[in-house]
Amino acid sequence: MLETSIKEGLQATGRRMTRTRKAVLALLERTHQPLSASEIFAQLQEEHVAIDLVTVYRTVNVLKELGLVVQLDLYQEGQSRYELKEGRTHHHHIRCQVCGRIVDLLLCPLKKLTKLIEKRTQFVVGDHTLEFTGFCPKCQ
Amino acid sequence: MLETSIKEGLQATGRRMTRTRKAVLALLERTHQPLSASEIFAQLQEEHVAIDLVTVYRTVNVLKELGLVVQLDLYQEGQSRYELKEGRTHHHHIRCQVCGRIVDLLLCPLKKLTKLIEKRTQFVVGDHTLEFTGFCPKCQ
DNA sequence: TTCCTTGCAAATACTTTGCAGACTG
DNA sequence: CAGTCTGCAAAGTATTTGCAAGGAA
Repeated sequence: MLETSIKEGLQATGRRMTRTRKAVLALLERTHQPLSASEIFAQLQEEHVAIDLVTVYRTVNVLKELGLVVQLDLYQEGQSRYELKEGRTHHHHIRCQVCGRIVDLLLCPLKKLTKLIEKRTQFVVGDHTLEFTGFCPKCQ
Repeated sequence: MLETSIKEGLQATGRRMTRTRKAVLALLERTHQPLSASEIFAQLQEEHVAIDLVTVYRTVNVLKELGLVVQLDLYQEGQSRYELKEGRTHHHHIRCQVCGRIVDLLLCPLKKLTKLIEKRTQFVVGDHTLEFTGFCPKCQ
């Protein structure tokens, strides 16, 4: 399962597997929406897992450093969201501007574009954001 | 010139053309980088234009409402930037993660993709962000 | 038993709001 | 002169940092 391999990743960088890290990982694993720090906090509270918001932030940052989690900034939301990688391929999202539901777009059309940009700008292209807003079927 | 037509837009919505609005518009007009609120504030300070940071925020929001300015959230920068539309077509940006220089990418590859997304997700697609990071020629 | 991790408090960064006085039309 | 706009102060939200106590290996 996921936890064991992650434990190794943590230990390889001098870190430890803890109660709170397990809880955040398990939540991200069973949730199908990218979650914000405050949503992770609220959800764990509800499940009576004692954890501080600060610890949530520290945890997602560690998981991001280990390459286990992706930090997303959706369209003008004003907060970051976090999503487990766990073998999933790079993809993007669309968020309903009424109900907030987030749907994965299982595609990324930017491989060719990257080369074009490098040719035109002489930049070495690193990462990118591509996020959509719109109205979901229920909210149209 | 720009100022006259904007004055009409302001008046049409019961607003007025003021000293500070002129200053912000003029700055955006002559600057070729998208600017953050604090950069607009700092630049105007330097030019001895008396203006408050709060007024900068209010001004860019008014200009955004009038459709004269676009609000950008570049790749994980933690602040918004503002750019004059002024007849320019929709486009995206790449930002150097070393020196912060921002270059316009005069393209948007998403017309076709939008239709595909609508078909697949049943969303009505609205707006999107697409922003890149990388290393500019000088910082490689 | 080492030293990493957590919780709590406080700080920081960005942005918005309230209100009285200043200014535009 | 009416009603909008500005500056200042304060509040709001997201996130980070400092430090002493708690916990994993």
